[in-house]
Amino acid sequence: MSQELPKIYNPQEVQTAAAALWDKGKMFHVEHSTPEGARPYCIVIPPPNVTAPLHLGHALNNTLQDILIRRKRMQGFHTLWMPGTDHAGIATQTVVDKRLKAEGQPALADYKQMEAEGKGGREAFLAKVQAWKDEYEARIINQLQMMGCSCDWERTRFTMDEVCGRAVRTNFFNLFKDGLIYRGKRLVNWDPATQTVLADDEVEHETVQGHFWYMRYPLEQSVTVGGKTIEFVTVATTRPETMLGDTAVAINPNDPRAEALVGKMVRLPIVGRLIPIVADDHVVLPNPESEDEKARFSTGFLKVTPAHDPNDEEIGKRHNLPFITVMAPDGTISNKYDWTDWEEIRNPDVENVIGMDRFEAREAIVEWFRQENLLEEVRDYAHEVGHSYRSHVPIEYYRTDQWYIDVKKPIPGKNLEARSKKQEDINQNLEARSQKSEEFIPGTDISVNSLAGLALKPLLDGRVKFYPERYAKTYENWVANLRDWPISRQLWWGHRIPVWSGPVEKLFKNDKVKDFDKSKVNQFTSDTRVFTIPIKIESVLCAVQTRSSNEGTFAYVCVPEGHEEVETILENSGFLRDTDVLDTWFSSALWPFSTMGWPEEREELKTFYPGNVLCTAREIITLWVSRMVMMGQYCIGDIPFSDVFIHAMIQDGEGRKMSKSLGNGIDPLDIIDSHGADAMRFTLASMTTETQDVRMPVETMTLPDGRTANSSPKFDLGRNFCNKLWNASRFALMNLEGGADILSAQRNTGESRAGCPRHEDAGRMPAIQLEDRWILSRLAATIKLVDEQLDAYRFSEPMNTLYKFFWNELCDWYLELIKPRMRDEAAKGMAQAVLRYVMDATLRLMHPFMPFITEGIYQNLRQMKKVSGDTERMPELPDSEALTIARWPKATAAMEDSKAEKDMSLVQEVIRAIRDIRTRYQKPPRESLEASVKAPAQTAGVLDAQRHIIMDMCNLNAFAAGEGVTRPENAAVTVSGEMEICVQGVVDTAAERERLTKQKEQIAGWLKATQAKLANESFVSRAKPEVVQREREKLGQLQEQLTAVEKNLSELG
RNA sequence: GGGCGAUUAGCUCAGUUGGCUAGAGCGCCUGCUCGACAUGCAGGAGGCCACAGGUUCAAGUCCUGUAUCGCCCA
Repeated sequence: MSQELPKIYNPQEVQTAAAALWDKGKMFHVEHSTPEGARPYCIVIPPPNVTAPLHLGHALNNTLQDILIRRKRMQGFHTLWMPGTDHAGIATQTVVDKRLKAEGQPALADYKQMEAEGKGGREAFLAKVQAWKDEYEARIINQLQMMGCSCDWERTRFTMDEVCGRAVRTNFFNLFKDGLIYRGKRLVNWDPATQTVLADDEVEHETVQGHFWYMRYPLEQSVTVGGKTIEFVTVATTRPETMLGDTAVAINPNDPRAEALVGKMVRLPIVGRLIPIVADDHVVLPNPESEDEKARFSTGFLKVTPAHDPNDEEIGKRHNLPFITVMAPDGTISNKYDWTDWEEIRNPDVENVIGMDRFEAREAIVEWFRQENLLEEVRDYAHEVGHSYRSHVPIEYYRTDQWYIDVKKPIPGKNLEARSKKQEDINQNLEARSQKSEEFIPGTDISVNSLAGLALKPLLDGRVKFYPERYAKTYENWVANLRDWPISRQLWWGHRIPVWSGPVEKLFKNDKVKDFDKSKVNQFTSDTRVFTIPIKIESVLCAVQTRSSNEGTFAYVCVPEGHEEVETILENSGFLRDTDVLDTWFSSALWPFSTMGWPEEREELKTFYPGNVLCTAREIITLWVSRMVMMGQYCIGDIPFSDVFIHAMIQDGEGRKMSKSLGNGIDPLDIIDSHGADAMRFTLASMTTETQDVRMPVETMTLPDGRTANSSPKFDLGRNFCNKLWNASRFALMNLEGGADILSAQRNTGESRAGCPRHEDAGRMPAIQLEDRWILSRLAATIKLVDEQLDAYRFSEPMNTLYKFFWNELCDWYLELIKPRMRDEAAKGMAQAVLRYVMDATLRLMHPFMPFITEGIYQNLRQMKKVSGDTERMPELPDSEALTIARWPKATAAMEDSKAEKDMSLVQEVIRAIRDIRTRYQKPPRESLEASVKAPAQTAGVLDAQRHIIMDMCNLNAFAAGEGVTRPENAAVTVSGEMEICVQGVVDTAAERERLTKQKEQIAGWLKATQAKLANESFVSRAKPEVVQREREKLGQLQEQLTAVEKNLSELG
């Protein structure tokens, strides 16, 4: 193998080679059980949706996880990063439907038609989605690998695969059996575009510029209030089309008109329905002067549409009003869904709007009111409207039957562990439930033993910690205000609900059904709650809930996983399986353990559950984090992770979300093509501070293959760093034993540098030098910092630490300082030993952040002969076949050397001062100069010992340091600390005077401030003693400096 | 309406529990092609820390209020 690195850093080559090495050695794979002495460390990936390829936010998310994982692996933990993808029900179904439409192929609507005709449309459509999933899953896994993610690929899961499916079905059954799942008819958030229910947190609130329409509803009989005759009441609404379903008009009981009007009837326009005026506190009293916008816009009368508005639903319940649904699931006006009085009221006007889309109907109805002179006013009104987070259309409030999880009900049976182990005896279960837990979490209405309680308690106990801490509040607030969670979705892509329903009599009559306690059958008409009844079908324990209606009592039978024979029995007796699927989050909630085979008690589950950290974005805290904690506790009896790290959201340069529609998204693969994966990771990690948004200015770039794509100048930071790392490593490799020693071959032929220490005995290791001790000490400090910072999930800080150490210390100083030694065969031994050691340790420290390039370099470095220069200062770093499984470096006390750091900073100060003077007086770098330093004996001694360095770094032909050094004629001088640094042969007196005067003023300013501070009695008495002491020392130094500057100034004449 | 956050150099951002003269990268200015690197080297300029009060010996940092912007929740 050639030891010289290619001159040009080629990320693609390095990435391919490193990935092949890791893959060949299966280095990311771990066995189920933990080896002796190792502790497990586990992260479960937030599964990306198979809807689309990964974007930059994913790149950030997964880079951070990989950093954590790779470091722990190097630290010797038994480390698992579990990968996988999420089926993302509504999102994926929508996207596939769109693609089919765009391609002119039969789309969802056509398949629904097929299904209705009994032609297997559901299966045919699901095949299309499955094909999409296969394609995108492969793309996503590939993207993760391209980014360098060190997941255990053999364990890759999918939320709808067999293993995860078993977990979903088991959990559904358990919840159902425990009476925590029920069927209820409620007003839900309805997405008319995708035609499914949405949970509260799937609804996005957006401000919409809309209107308030003021519509007159004539009174059946006019009323006189305070001498005025009232013929009609005026209601204001933002959604006029819902008036078709109005079943009352409400007025606040404190309204002066209430007494005369409550109980009177109104003739609803268009529809002709006779509806009452009711008194309800919810109605806002009108007040044109009010601060409250609602009062300003209010007429005092509120139209009440119980079936289409959540507030009206409450009013409807309070006043026992009819619920009239006037829309179809697609948002068109329809008389086919619970329009209960249709036959009584039907007339040409109302028939006219049937079939119209809701927005079309809105216009038609407003126009009707205008024609009839019943439209009093239209006012502009900006208000928040809920939109579907998938289809982005405004949601409707719609009354449907859905499955819910009861999140606040105390869970029967306290022994949560038992639940996951085997099916309990349900009778015992019922008994346990009757002993209701009265224990509430303080300050809430949440039972400790409810699902919400299970989610909240670990946070309050400190078992779950958020980083940054402030996000705990988001979580807490959300859980505390949690409402029952609707889990059914009117979709096809997802886990189909394992419930079969049919008339309860059919169960009674079926001789395969045993142990059915008929007395528990529910007479309720809106919910299936009350009792979950255990039954046996062919000796398989099932659970039944029932609900009554006009048409009789229906039974809902939940069948546990793995009993198709029972499903067949039910279907043969006329029971139908629920056509809906479960909310995606229902399966995502189980992800931390469904991936590990739960409910099976697998070895991996024992080893890796609970995991250590969840790494995600803040929009997911409510949707997902809380539900994982909830279900982890419910199913296994333990939290799924102890730490939650929430990272920033990436926005474009203007602070907008990156999105396809804005065209401001950045594709991680484009960045990997243009800058390399390591550069991308470096930039992303260095942007990760505790802030909640990061901005990334987007620019168009041309890729190597000629395509144009979005990029950001921010990635140049990472690319430049990689380039620097590559080239510094080239330098190191060229100069190490066994390397292509080009420098010494050419240079070591004759001249020896002035002042460079010679080492007579070539056979022995030359003595360690100041710069060696210094860089090792700096390395120790760097290791300590990186460890501290990463332990606290502060990702940008170690990047900064490593950047500074590597570029500003190792490259800018150490490499430059050892160049002369490398040209000297006799002197180079120690420099080589130290250089190799520091490079090795640095690569290890950088590896979690930039895995490919460090691995590529390490594979070359490990070919270099190892020399033990100083075993105390350089504790062994064992060789490894790959950096990815190499040991993480440790800082030892012997590496630390504060004397070396102090001395080195003196040397650096002198070098900087001389360079500064050289530049100011425009002396070209080639021109050799003479310099001297006046300093106290000890300092001068240090400088004198390092004169070879100073002369080399500043291109000097003479250098002297001492107590008695005087400023030579025509010398420029800089006062720095206790040193006066002179460079000779600089003649511009005027410029020198100007410069010194400026310095004098500056020092005088600082001096004055310091004096003022120390003159302040309360500062001296109240500030911490060490602070005061520091100020005193500073005062002395400044005084000396001022004297020195003044003296030099006066000497200029 | 409630909550969270942001506001620091031309741009993008650091700045831990208050404590030396507020930092970095990019950009800008000056000079450098000597065998690691011009994706580089050496040096430099550039800041009323959004605004107004307060606490303190001491405030970019803590408190109150205002303004602008963003996000989350109802």
